[in-house]
Amino acid sequence: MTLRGVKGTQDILPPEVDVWRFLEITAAEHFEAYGFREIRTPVMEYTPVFTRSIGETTDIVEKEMYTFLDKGQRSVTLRPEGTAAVVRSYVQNALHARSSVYKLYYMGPMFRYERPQSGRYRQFHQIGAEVFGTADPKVDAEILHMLTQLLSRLGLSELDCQVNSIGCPECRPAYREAVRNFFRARLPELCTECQRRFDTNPLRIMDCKTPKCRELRSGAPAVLDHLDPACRTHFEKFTRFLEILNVPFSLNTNLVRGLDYYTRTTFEVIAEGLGAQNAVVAGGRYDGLVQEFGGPATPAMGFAMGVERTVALIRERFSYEKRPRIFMAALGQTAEEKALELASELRRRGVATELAYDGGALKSQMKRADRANAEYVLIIGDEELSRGVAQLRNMTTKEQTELTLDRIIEHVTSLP
RNA sequence: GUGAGUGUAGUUCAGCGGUUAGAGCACUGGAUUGUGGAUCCAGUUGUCGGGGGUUCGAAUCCCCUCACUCACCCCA
Repeated sequence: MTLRGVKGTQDILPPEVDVWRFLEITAAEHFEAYGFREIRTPVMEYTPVFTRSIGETTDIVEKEMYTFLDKGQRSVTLRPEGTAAVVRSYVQNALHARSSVYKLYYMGPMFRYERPQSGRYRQFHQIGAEVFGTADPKVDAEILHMLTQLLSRLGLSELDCQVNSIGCPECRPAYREAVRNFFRARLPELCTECQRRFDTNPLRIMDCKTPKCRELRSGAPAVLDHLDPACRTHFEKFTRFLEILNVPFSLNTNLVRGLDYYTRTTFEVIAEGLGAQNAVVAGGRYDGLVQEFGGPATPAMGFAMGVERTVALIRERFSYEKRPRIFMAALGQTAEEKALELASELRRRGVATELAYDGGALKSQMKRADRANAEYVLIIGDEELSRGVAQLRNMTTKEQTELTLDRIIEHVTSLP
């Protein structure tokens, strides 16, 4: 094999592609019932769209972007996530002028230059939604409601939905410092990763999985205690609305998001059995991003769902049987021509019809019909043709009936 | 970027220094001259990932390289 797909990309083959389509259609219908409209943005953007929004020092920007120069020497990047591009479009097209609250959803491929592993690919797919123009915590709760409803429609009602608030640019720095001060004395005992995080992202220490770091953080300052009054009220209302809406959730005060633009509400939906990459959906509020992009001060909130990870969860309980209704078996040139003609007429009427290409012995055609899992086989041979008839064989019951050629279409289209 | 594991037929894998590299599944044909699934019989399929080395002899041992997989960092 000399030609291969690009590392970290994959082909979505039948029948798995049916699961994808099911997920995409279900999500789209569901979101539209909540008043969201689809937006399609390009898969590439000028690099600053991402560097300025996601954060210069995040891993995504520092080492995971597919960035290259186009022929005009402009730096272009394949989108590593959806929100930044949607915000860019929102500002560029002045969508805030259309309606004070604007709801959008999107789906499509994203690209990150990482080492692939289970549940992580260089080209991966997300389905996401964003609400612009309101800081009302009802929206935060409603988005989670929409999401958990979608998941249960997909048969995934048992997933763990974790929520948290990480404050805003006013109160977060103080919390950051409090965390730093707490760990400063314990710095030598932390794992080497967390020693590095102490400088780059101290809040991450709260989320470290190594047992020693877990132990060390008992008694560490809690985010929720450091929220300013406005953020605190927002969070309290948010969780209250979740309860009213009956959205099952758990509080994870250690939940930190990796992207710089998040404010206040953050959440993540975790699944078991996916390997190390177990976040199926993640999102949060980003009240400052639109303004950073040069738009009017516009609070916003959204999430992204990992399609590959979701498909992995629903594919085994998903059986989408595709089978031809009719398989045409023909013997001899005249019969083959008749079969071709009949097949085209049946297909025009919406009957899934398969032809036995390459002819061969009837036995071999029957075998192919069986492998194609056809419901019926229509057998046309010289003997039948001369009498103006064909044999219709029910592959399940083995019942075989003789039909006159002029009645075939009528008969077949009226089969139960 | 770091670490570990695995690369043998279309596919799943066996063989782990000694003739000409094997099995199941799949595929093709036959038993059944025009009737599928089960059974039986026969047949096709390989740069043993690539390159170099050790050896009388390498799929097997060593080195390099590439690919895949999983994990870390991080994240959907």
